[in-house]
Amino acid sequence: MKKTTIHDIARELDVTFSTVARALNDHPAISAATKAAVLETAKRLNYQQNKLASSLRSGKSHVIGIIVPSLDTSFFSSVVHGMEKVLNENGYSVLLYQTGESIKQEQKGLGTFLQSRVDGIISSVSSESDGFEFYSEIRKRQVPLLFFDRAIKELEIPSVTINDYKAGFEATEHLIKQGYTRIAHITSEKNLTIFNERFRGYREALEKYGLPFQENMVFKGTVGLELGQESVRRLQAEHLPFDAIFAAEDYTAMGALQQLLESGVQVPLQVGVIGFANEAFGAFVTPSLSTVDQQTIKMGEETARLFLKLTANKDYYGSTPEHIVLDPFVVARKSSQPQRQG
Amino acid sequence: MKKTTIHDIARELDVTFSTVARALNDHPAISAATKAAVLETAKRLNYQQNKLASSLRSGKSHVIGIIVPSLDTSFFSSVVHGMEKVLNENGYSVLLYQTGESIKQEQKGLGTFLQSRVDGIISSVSSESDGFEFYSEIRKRQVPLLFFDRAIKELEIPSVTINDYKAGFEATEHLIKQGYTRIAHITSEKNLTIFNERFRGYREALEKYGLPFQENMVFKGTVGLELGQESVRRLQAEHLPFDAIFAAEDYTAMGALQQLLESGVQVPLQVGVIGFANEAFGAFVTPSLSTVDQQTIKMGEETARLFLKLTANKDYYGSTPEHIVLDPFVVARKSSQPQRQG
DNA sequence: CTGAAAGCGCTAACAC
DNA sequence: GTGTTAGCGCTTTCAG
Repeated sequence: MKKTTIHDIARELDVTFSTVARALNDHPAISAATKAAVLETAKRLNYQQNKLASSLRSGKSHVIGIIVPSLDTSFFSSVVHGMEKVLNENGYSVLLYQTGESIKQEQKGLGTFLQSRVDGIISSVSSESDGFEFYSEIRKRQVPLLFFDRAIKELEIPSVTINDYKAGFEATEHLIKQGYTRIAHITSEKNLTIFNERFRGYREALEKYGLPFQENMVFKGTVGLELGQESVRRLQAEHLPFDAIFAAEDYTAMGALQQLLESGVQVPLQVGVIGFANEAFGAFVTPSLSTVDQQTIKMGEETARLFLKLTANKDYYGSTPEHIVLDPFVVARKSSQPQRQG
Repeated sequence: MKKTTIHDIARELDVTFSTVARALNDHPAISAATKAAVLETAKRLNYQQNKLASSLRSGKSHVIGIIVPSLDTSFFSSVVHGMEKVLNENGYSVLLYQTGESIKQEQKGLGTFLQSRVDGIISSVSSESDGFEFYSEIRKRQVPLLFFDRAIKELEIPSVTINDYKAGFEATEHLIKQGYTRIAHITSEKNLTIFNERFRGYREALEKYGLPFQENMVFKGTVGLELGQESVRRLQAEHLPFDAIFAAEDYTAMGALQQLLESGVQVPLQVGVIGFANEAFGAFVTPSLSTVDQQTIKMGEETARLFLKLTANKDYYGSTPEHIVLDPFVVARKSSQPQRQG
């Protein structure tokens, strides 16, 4: 069964294919009668426009490429959820690419997007130390590019991020206001701005409230359950006095919480814990885990909307790039509020 | 900056563009020397093949469309994660479409995929009562189609699902073997095979062990925390004797668990609870939540691999459709094991 | 081993 | 209001 084209419709109606094309695109200079006839025939013949041909000719694909480290993370899948929804509502399709935090994959993905002639690229970079040239290449080709969550500051590219500094500051401040004074921090060993900024917020909050910052109260590694557990074990083994933990990621906080409870430490009475990301489990564990919400779906929607807004004017790279910074907020639950526990 | 094409490369090297095309595609009948020259020039001119043109001409887009209800669900995002990974490794790009469980969206997505001339469609249907014709349309057009998790049995389409019947049976059997005898079931009101099958497993397990099935021990609604809470409240209000709950979804189980604990019921001592899906939070709550694992990533990978295998032979719809049924397994944690709690 | 030529299905400028 | 024409950038026979 051969696919039907505008030529088939034209033949049926004894008009030229360009008339059909116009009718299908609701061109003003086509009589209502022909339009109706064309539409009817198109439906009857099960016509489906060939977007490849249309895109090739017009230079617009109505596809936008999204690059994320991994969908197996509630943060990114949630953001992509928000983006796809908004983009879809506005007539765009989404090409998806996961990098697995690998620069190689990231470059491959960008290459594929370029070849597919996407109308734009929305990306959360894998690492910020490397891979500059590839993104500047995108820019040179005038393909609209937008960063979300993780941006490359050195490039003049619009972005939607959250204020990780503020988030780190407020998480730490929250602990301090609850009466905790010896606060450890657990973060990623990767050189990512998001983690660096949370860390900076932590330090400055300590400073603001006159608490000493100690290098040996900071633990770095691959974020996750194990890192949290191990960090607590090290704190205990080294007999470092501490009464609170701010982990830059929820699973890490959970690992710390588990290790604390296992070793008989009372949370939040003896030690307070706060995490980061507002993963679903935090509300359900005992004691419930305080955390910082990143407004993932909103971030996805905002990102998509900014993209749509920017691509609406002609030259995407004409004006200074717009940066939207979302405000995260502390979700105070039991793990960090001793007085709420009685 | 005009995009460079094979004509540009051809001009530079004083050969015809078809020679360039062949060299780029590593055609056997091209001398090593020309190939090298072409490759070098291509790199120098920052050439990126135009896939739109290539796909239009060749009839293969190397894009496959994936339809899911929503990415804001750990189940689907995890499955998509697995699929994208495998497809990507095999040279395919992924077009993503979320339906939000709406048939309209689903049809729109399928339409877009058809227009984009995807090389195949992998879908988890929104609802099984409706929307048949659209999928048979895909089939009529000979576009490879594969269902995962939620399939339409009436259509002769390959699929990858899990054995929900067995899952429901084993979850219930697990509770029975732990000594529970009055087991309530909470499930979706939607007419989806996955839920119907879990329900059937529940009933047959009761029967096998000689326990009575009671209609009033089954609660239906929109799965989620609230449904779980409300179901327990109704059980208590109506003074129905019960000592265990099998919820067909983890958040629902969590809601039930919360309501039980809140009303002073001891879990698992007085009432046992088991959920479904192995969401991340289950391992962390107190008592930890027993559940059924669906092997999401494996499902994604298996789905992608089956697709690749099936598209490898010429006529996708030539032979009887292959159905892969994955075996789920019970993850027994504390919420369903009274003797483990002392 | 390379060239010539046709055409995938559409858009859009130019006619009348 | 509709027809004519020229491509978009590539793949793919058919020649030689």
